[in-house]
Amino acid sequence: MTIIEMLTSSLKTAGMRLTPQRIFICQLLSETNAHPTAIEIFERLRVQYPSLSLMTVYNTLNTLVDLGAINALGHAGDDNVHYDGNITPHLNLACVSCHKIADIASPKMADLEGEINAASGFKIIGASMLYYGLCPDCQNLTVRETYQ
Amino acid sequence: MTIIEMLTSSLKTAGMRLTPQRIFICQLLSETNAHPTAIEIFERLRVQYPSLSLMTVYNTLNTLVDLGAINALGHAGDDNVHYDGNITPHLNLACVSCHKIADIASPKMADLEGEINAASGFKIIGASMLYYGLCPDCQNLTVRETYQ
DNA sequence: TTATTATTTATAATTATTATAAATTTATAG
DNA sequence: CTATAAATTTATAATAATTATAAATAATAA
Repeated sequence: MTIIEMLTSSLKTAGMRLTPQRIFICQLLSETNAHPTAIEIFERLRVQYPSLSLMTVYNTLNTLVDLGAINALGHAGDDNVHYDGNITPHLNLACVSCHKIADIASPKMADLEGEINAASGFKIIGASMLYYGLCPDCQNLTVRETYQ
Repeated sequence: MTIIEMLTSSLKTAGMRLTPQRIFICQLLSETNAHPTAIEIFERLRVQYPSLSLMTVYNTLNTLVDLGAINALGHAGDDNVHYDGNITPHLNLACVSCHKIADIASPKMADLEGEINAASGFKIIGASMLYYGLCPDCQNLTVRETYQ
């Protein structure tokens, strides 16, 4: 099952209608790995769909988060909530300087989830794993700026 | 070194003054494991320190986050940023029903951090590891509510 | 078709956070 | 010990993300 199928089917399963707006939003979430904010999603989609309202974007994102189909990552140093359409076990790496977020796959995380379940009694719905630091590019910038 | 010593010394090292307000905030962060929001910190401290302003709380928290001395966790299902005075490798478990956040120690996380460093080239400053799901209490509630 | 329901949209309201500048406190120099 | 300078806190206003509400629209069902 592809990511977009997973997103749309989770909406359908929850008894919601597959409107064009919702499909566009799911599509964008499934295609990007840029971890956009609600407003970024709105700005990008309004080009193809000018009548789209920001409220619909928020509603759809909130619904998908509640259903556990996407993740709401925390602030990446820029005070905005970033959304991640990829809920397979992976780690997010946010750069505190340029605010980009990169992914790395982590097979170890699946192990972690089982352990947590056993240790805490929590029924895990999802995870938002955000490491933050300086990406390679910004480390170079900082060094240059500091020592030149 | 205790947590409060770590917090206050990181402020001092950064060249900042240890004002009573900042000490109170560090103290609260070091004593609680409830992952409070900025406003919760403000509400609790203004009882002992009525002239305290919310602005000072935000300034101090932002500074501590920038210094990497505390973590700003993402939203725990309630659209508020929660702060964590404990930056040792551990996992945060947020309940999407009652919004409490529990900790579990995880020795495996230290391994993870080394791996990430090697794989990505990121210089890791900190991590915000937030699993979310239903805590044991809320699982029971849900079952009871559904089937009674 | 007609009635009903869900959804979207537009608008206004809310609220967390930040910006700014005056007032206060703290450190420092004389 | 005072006077000056710098940092910090506070109060106030501004910003901006998010939510609430209700009218307009679209989709479903009888």
